[in-house]
Amino acid sequence: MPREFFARPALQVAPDLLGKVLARYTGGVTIRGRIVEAEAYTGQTDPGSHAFRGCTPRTMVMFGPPGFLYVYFTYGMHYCMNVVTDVDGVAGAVLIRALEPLDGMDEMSRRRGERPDLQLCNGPAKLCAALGVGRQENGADLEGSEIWLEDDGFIVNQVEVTTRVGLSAGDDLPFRFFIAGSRFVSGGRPAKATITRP
DNA sequence: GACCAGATTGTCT
DNA sequence: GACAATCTGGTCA
Repeated sequence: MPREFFARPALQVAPDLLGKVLARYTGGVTIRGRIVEAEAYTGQTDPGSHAFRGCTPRTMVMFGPPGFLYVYFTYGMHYCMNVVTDVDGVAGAVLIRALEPLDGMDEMSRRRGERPDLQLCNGPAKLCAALGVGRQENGADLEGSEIWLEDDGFIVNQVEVTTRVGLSAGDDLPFRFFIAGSRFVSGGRPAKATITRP
């Protein structure tokens, strides 16, 4: 995926990311999963974004150029990964919330513990654990690193839009996107009603 | 299936 | 010192 793809507002990138393939080379194996769920965080104007209160050491990556990874640690034990969007200086990001496993399920199971494919990557912290993504990957470039995105031509028929999951502010904004009918989406429920669009 | 408590530490006030 | 873009395992239907 070219860097220009990410050099757009998070609200445009998030739905476009659905159906794309996230790949990760680790432990001598390439792991792949199709993105089935994502949330947009629009930066300094978004009360739900870590970047809302400005640029800090933690949020610095989001203010940088697009096509990089923002990985944060939360609840004392979980990592979640975002793709940085928008141009340099604007703090947009898209949280990858769920994957449909395609390759390397053995490796995922080894990291996550034995469980059905449906439950390997159906949550932001789960997929980071499955791919072995942690603090070290914060700031990684999606171009020329061991994590990258592929477009295999998969066509997404219908996207559903809802409010975001787990927020205490900005939970009224319809910024969560997922592939309609996918059984691999996370169990987390949105704050309010769902909105569907063709 | 729905609801709830507990884990555990980095980050910012 | 409060709280977090979460997950898991428990209880009660």
